Amino acid sequence: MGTAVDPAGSRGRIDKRRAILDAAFAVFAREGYTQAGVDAIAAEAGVAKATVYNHFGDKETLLRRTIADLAEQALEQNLAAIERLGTPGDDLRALLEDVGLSLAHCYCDERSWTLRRLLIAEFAQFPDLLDVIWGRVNDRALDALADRLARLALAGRLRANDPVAAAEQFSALLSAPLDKRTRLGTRDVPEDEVRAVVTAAVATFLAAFAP
Amino acid sequence: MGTAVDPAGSRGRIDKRRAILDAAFAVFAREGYTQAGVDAIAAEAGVAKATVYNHFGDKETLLRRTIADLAEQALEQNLAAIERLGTPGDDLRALLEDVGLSLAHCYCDERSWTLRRLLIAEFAQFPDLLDVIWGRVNDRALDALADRLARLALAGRLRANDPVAAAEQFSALLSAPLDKRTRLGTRDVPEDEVRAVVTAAVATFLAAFAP
Amino acid sequence: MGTAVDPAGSRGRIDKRRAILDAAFAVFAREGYTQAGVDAIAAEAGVAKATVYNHFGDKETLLRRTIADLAEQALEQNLAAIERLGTPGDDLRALLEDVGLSLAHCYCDERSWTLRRLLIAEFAQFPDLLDVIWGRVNDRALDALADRLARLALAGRLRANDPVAAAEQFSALLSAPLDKRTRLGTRDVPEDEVRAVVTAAVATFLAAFAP
Amino acid sequence: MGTAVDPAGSRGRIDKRRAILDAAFAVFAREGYTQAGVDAIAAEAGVAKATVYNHFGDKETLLRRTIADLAEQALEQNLAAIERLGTPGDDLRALLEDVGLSLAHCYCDERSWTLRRLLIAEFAQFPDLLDVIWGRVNDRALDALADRLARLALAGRLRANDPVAAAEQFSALLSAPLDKRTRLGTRDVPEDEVRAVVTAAVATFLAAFAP
DNA sequence: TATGAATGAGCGTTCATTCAT
DNA sequence: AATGAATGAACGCTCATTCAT
Repeated sequence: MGTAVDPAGSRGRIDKRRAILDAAFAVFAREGYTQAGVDAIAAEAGVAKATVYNHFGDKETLLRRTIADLAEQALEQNLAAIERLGTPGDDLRALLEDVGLSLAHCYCDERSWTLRRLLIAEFAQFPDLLDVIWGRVNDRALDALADRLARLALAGRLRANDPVAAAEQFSALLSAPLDKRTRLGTRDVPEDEVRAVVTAAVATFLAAFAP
Repeated sequence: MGTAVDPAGSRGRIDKRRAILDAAFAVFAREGYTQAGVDAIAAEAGVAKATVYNHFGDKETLLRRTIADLAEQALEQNLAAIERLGTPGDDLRALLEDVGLSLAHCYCDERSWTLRRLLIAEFAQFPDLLDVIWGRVNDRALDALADRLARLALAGRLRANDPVAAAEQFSALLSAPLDKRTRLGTRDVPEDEVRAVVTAAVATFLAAFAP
Repeated sequence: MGTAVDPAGSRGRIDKRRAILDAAFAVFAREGYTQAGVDAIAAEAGVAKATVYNHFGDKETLLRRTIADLAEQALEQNLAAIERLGTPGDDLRALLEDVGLSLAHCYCDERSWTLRRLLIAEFAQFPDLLDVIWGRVNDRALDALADRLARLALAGRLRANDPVAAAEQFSALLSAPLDKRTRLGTRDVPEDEVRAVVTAAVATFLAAFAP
Repeated sequence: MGTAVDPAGSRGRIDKRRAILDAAFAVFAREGYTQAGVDAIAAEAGVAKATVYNHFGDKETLLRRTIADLAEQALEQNLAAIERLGTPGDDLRALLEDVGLSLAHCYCDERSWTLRRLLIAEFAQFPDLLDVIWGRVNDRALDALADRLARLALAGRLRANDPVAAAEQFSALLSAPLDKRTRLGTRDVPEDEVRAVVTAAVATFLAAFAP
């Protein structure tokens, strides 16, 4: 039974759906939700405007699916980076810097910035997005980080009575300086600078939480 | 007798301008720039739509003036708080916590959040806003903070070879946790919690930079 | 039977386009270009305002297409009348009167007057209309007339060394008196009066150009 | 009693009124009535917009006064030219050519063209203008011309049983070719060409009406 | 009288959405 | 399932006109 059957059959549908989601991401990222026209999204996806409506019903739903898409990917990447804290070697500083660098890259990713921009710009119109998305991504990633830090504390590698607060500060020392350095995601920052931010963040973090 | 003259003359102009700016702030904050209608702004200001255009020319200019207004106030408040670092007493920790609390209040202020929201939401459409506003506010406040920290270092009260980095981290330890706690400014945070964030921030900061 | 198929399919587009053009003619004629509202045109055509924009893009384009439409029809009618000068019989005066009467009717036609009114009223705003339309219609009709007169001269039926000048004067003797009689197209002129103008024009023309 | 009194007194009022009328002519000529803004007229006149309303009440009245102004001047010039037919010398052709040239210049005058453009463009909105102005100018000028031609006929210098028709045709042979040559007043025509038109008009006229 | 400010009605245009094919 | 055409509700902006000084 050859898998090559179905030339442009139900595969084409899925491809169109994917194309629309990608186009929506691109256009929303470029122009923002309100400014983006469904026309433009359809054009970028290479389909008719009505097809967008056949697949997603209305513009708001399209935004929600796009954001959910972005959030899922962002969470996945964050969790993958944080997980590595579960297998610490001898050099804790090096490990924290390694994980910190990964998190910094997650944070600076274009999709990650688009996600935050869309959320911040539109939560006045769709307040539930904040709870659903921010809760499912930021909070869960922070939770995972706190979990790992708690284990390290138990193992005597850190001195953190409040692992949630520690996670919060670790994250803060990474994200806020990157906000400034990337001018809210509008320009690329050379890798050296990212590394410097990470090194400084880990240094301060360890000064406060090393046993 | 005497002061009651000019019950609406020549003050009326200024008052209307002020009313429009305030209304613009309110409506932009509530609905975002693109979604906000000039109709709604005029209504909220209690003037005719055309009056808005007489004063500001077009919607974009109104946004720019509104943002400039917010930025000016935000900068002023931040600088006032930071200035207090110039007269340190014996208890550095207490001083840092005091200033940190003021900065936290600045950061949590509704106008401050609106400013950031508008910038983040609209910089795709008006890229220069980032440089003009973000540069004039965030960077200058950070500079002022770095200046004060440098003096403290010279006075032997801190150990900060790189005062800019120290300022960046002090600010990061305040703002990022508040982002999370206020859910991007969408809910009030009890004063205790703010204090806790400040205390933790100062603790970590001093752990890293106390001499 | 069989022709009743497609009661609104693919003809509907063309019909709507036609309806909009006709409505535009009517409203432009009634109110002039600037005064005419696209609302009114859409209403007169029985379509939504946006449909007008789907078909013509903007109001200016709608004016241009309307004018081009009128010009094409006017040129066609004029050329048809002039062509008859190519097959002269014995009675040249009768032929000239016949053709002159046709030209007079062309000139007095409502669409013809609207065309001139729109051109004269709007060429300040759209200067190219004069060249494009006036050139393609008036000049070509005058050329055709001059051609015919030249042939008649060659055949010895007229004495016209300068057929262009002769055509110009023939046309002048028709149009200018009709301008006055119809008060610039604002009132109908009884057929007798038109005939009188034509007779007088031909008389003067022949007095000057009969061999 | 010195006339030099009243420095900028009631004299200034009159000057402002004149300035507004001149500005109205200029702006109406340039942009047409509907398109012209009262703002623009006030600016061109160097007065405040409200001053225009103080003097003329509304835009329509301003148009009427402007048109009446133009019409009066046009009539005066036409009558002055026609009057010269009252004192014919020996050479009738030369006299007709001389008067014809004057009339041609009247016809080609910028103010004359503006008058016709405004009338043609706006008579749909203000139908009475046609009767009031066209009647008072064109008809009276044509009447005066017919009068002179009638006298010439009585004196045996012309053969015109119907002087009105003769006047109509004389005028037609001048105006219609000039319409074409000046492209409806949009370009200057060299004096030679005007003379050629006049010469040809007089030639045809005399061919038809010389005794 | 002359003005600067304010206004309300209206206009050209866009856009999310629906319908018939 | 996919499309092209059509729609109605807004929206940003303008303009003739009025009012208070």
